[in-house]
Amino acid sequence: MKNNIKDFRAIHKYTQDELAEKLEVSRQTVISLEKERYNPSITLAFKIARLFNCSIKDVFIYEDE
Amino acid sequence: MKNNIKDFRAIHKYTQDELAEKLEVSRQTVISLEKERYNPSITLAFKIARLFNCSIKDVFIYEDE
DNA sequence: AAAAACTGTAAAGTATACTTCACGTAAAGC
DNA sequence: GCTTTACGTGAAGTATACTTTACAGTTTTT
Repeated sequence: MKNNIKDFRAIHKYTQDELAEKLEVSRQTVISLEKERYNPSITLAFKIARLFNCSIKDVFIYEDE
Repeated sequence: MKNNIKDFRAIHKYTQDELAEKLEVSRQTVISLEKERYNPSITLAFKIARLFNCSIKDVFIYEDE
């Protein structure tokens, strides 16, 4: 699963710390998501999409497993 | 997080077993999702939306945590 | 040049998604 | 009746999302 979190973060000019705070997760989680070390829960995915004012599909690209 | 999995399953006339098979998860997982005992991973959410030919938002209703 | 701000890694721990197995119940068909 | 089918529960185990802490490199600011 690919994602554009880093790009969206850049557009909104957030630091990893700020983004983590807004999403109510740790900075480590933001780093790991950006580095695509793991996929978010659907709850976090919803939060991210809401924060960036777009749909989950805009942030996360699912291409068959 | 609420979801309409049971309704979508009824529309498509799948048994829990069949749905589990199509989603490549266990029947327990289907039961637990329908009973809203836990939320799916984003990967599974994508699979579900794809199977039911709709968007994640159509199946999962996120209302602030 | 030194300090502060930002990004990154690594490791150990906790929470939760998901599996497997075993069992119970109720409805439908033979 | 009994068998099969579909739905449900409970518990123990595994995988992975997420946290916390500590430390390091690089860039920006003073």
